[in-house]
Amino acid sequence: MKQSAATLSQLAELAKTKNINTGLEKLEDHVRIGISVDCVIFGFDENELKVLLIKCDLKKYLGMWSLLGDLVSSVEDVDQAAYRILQERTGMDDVYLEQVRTFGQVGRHPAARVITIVYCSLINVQHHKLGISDNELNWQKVSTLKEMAFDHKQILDVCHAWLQKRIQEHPLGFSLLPKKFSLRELQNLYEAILDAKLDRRNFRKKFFSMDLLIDTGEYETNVPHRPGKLYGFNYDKYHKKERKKLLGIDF
Amino acid sequence: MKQSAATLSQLAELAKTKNINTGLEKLEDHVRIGISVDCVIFGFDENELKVLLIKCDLKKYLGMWSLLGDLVSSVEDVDQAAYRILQERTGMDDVYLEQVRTFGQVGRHPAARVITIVYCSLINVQHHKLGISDNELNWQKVSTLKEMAFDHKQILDVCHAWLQKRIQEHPLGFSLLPKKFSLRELQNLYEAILDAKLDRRNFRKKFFSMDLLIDTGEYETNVPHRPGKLYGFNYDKYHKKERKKLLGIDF
DNA sequence: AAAAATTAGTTTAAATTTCACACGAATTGC
DNA sequence: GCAATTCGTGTGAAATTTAAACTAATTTTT
Repeated sequence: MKQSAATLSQLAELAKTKNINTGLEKLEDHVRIGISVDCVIFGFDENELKVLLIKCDLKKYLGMWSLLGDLVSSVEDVDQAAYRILQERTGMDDVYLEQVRTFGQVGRHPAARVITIVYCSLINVQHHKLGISDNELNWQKVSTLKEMAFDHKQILDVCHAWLQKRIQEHPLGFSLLPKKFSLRELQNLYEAILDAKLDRRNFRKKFFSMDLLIDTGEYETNVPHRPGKLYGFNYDKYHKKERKKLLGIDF
Repeated sequence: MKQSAATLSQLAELAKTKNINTGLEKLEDHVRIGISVDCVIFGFDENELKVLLIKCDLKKYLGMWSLLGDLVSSVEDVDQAAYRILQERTGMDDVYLEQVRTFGQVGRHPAARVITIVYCSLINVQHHKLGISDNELNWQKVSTLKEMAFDHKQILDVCHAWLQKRIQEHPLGFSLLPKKFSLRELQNLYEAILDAKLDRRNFRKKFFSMDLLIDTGEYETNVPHRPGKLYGFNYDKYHKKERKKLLGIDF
């Protein structure tokens, strides 16, 4: 499971040494491209946006943080490969996952030509803690990450920007929170992702007017101040709501 | 140049019969994935949104319309491959091109496992006419296209939706128009892409307020009505304009 | 038990943006 | 010169966004 990087190196060396000869130039050439999937798995903890990473064991990037990825098998859909990685690494099912972009520069992997298809996932960190615990896996703060293996920092930046935009158009944020959450938590989440302060009253009004929150009747406990109401997210209502928006030409 | 589909079939058959044996299960498996790039090239002509297509010569989809694509070579960036296809097919340089999504379902190509990375391009149809003329190549109306080869209709739909959204956030439309254009033409373009009527005065106000149009001082000629002013697009200004927009949470 | 600190939650007013809408001017074709 | 067509412009109503002041609930401190 943790082999993906190693396998990739093997793959590259093998391809070089064996020099697979098929008699068909194009095939030989073509065959040397590896396809992988990388997952940028976001979480939200301690009021910070985090991303699930693993230490790289490839010499060149030894010890640096790397996204979770693997090669795509010839008999699995790319979407499925992404989902497989997500499940293997988090032990979680039924999570948000969406393709973001493919990175295909020639030199991006030092050992072989590898094109990678990148997915973003948003998960609830608490649920993950109950799942598999692998001490190579780690949640890292997005805001302070500097260097990463391969082109993974660039990929992370693209995904973060993607998330910032996406979360303002679709209520994805709920995937990052517990089933029941206070409005304060929701706002903290938005502020962490967008890296900006939002007005509490307007934020509140906005979300109530969307009518996607379910009042659970419960309240926060063990908070050193007036407890806020806990809400759930109305997935049904959201899915039924067609996107009727139109025509806001808006550069 | 037109060989891509045929080569792909050959590739598949060869891979099956030769059963390349490397001694490494994963490599053997992996080797069977082909990588292609497909370009959805949009144009605007006769007040209709069009897309540049080619007749498919693969048995299964014989005569059906297909996007322009080719295999990615192991020594070229994916972005470069897309650009190469665009140049080979249109003879044009310096055109708008952007990656949209990767399609990686197992059964999407009948002859082999092929993952395709899809790009959108917007070009000026007039310029293209002056370039290469290939009578297999054809501009087709996006609005009336029904069936296409492979999963290309699905891909086109995704790209059309992508364009509709993108054009409301960024002034891409100008790539589809001549260097000098009237506001009427610009509005017709938006209406064609969005498939909606827009208010002329508000449209006009919107674009002037963005301050991205250059008044050329020239006017339309040979129109059977009062001629409109011709404008150019201020690319410099657009590129300098950072996207300062923020915080319109807006599902 | 009273005071201080902290956050929840509500209402209102101002500023801005969006949207619908009508009429005189320029040109061509007849 | 008259009909047909499109160009070009301004205004007010409605909706949305933004900013802001106050009360309420709870915990901690004194």
